[in-house]
Amino acid sequence: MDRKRSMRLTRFELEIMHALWEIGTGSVREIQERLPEKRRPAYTTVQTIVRRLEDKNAVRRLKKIGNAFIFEPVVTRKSAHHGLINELLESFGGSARPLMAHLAETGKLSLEDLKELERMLTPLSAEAPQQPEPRQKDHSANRSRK
Amino acid sequence: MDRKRSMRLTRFELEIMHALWEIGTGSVREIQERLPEKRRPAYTTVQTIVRRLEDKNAVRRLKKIGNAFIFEPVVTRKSAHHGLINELLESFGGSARPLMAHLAETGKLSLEDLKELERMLTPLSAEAPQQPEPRQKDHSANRSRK
DNA sequence: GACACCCTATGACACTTGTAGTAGATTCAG
DNA sequence: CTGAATCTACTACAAGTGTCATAGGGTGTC
Repeated sequence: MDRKRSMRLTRFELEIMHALWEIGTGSVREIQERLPEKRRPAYTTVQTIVRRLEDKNAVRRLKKIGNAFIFEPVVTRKSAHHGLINELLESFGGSARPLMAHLAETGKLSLEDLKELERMLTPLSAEAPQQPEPRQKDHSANRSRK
Repeated sequence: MDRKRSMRLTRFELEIMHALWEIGTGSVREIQERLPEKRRPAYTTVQTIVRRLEDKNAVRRLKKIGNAFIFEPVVTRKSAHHGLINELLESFGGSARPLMAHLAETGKLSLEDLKELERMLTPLSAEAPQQPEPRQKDHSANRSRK
């Protein structure tokens, strides 16, 4: 069993993962180019982080094109996010309330959002066969399988 | 000027802060004793972290009792939490939705909570605006005619 | 086949974090 | 006053992180 248990990704590793999640699969070069221009680290810096992500089993080599490896994420964006959120919640003593309060205060949360969530939370209560929840946008666009 | 700007507290520093927030003010010894028994670090370890927190201006020496310093938090629990949340949101591309969805999915969020939030978010739509609403840029330029 | 390129594998280094030991100052019980 | 108990100041150090530089191998172009 792979002890993926509570894999901890650093800030920068997470940035790399985000880039990779966005492009689906890609080489170090492609990942680097996806990073914001301002403060874009050197190629080898990205390479190092990718290697460390490999060590952590967060990404893996999918294949080789030319002399470059193509990587693909092993951990999903979702699971990574869940890990982060749970960590955050721990800091809050496990309660989501302060978190929510913050979001509400800073305007990150709209009434619209709340309505939406309520809908998510209430299915088991009544009779209404709620329609299939418009599947949220699929970022992974098309992975150019060239 | 204190460049408190985006002060970054590590996991352990945060734990120490939590202990201090709980007791209000206290000595290193008191802080240490507030930490969960299992995995309670050595006295000097706590001391070191407190010192680093001093360096970061997250706590300060309030006074001395006997030969021990009494510390008090400088950053509030609230502001620390806000910092963490904003960091998390950044990872999410700034949107609170995935975060909320996760909370809802994992049952960390109840309908009760949502109702409460809705109440917070529903602004002064009603009649009695007696809610002090902690500083929020108030566009209504009149009043203060005192 | 010779070169210019791009990629990978390694090595490095400074800083941060978690963890704690020691030495010397202070304080309190007799 | 003396000695024991505490504290604080300093030092140490290994692991984790952010950041690269270098050396050497594979590839494509004339």
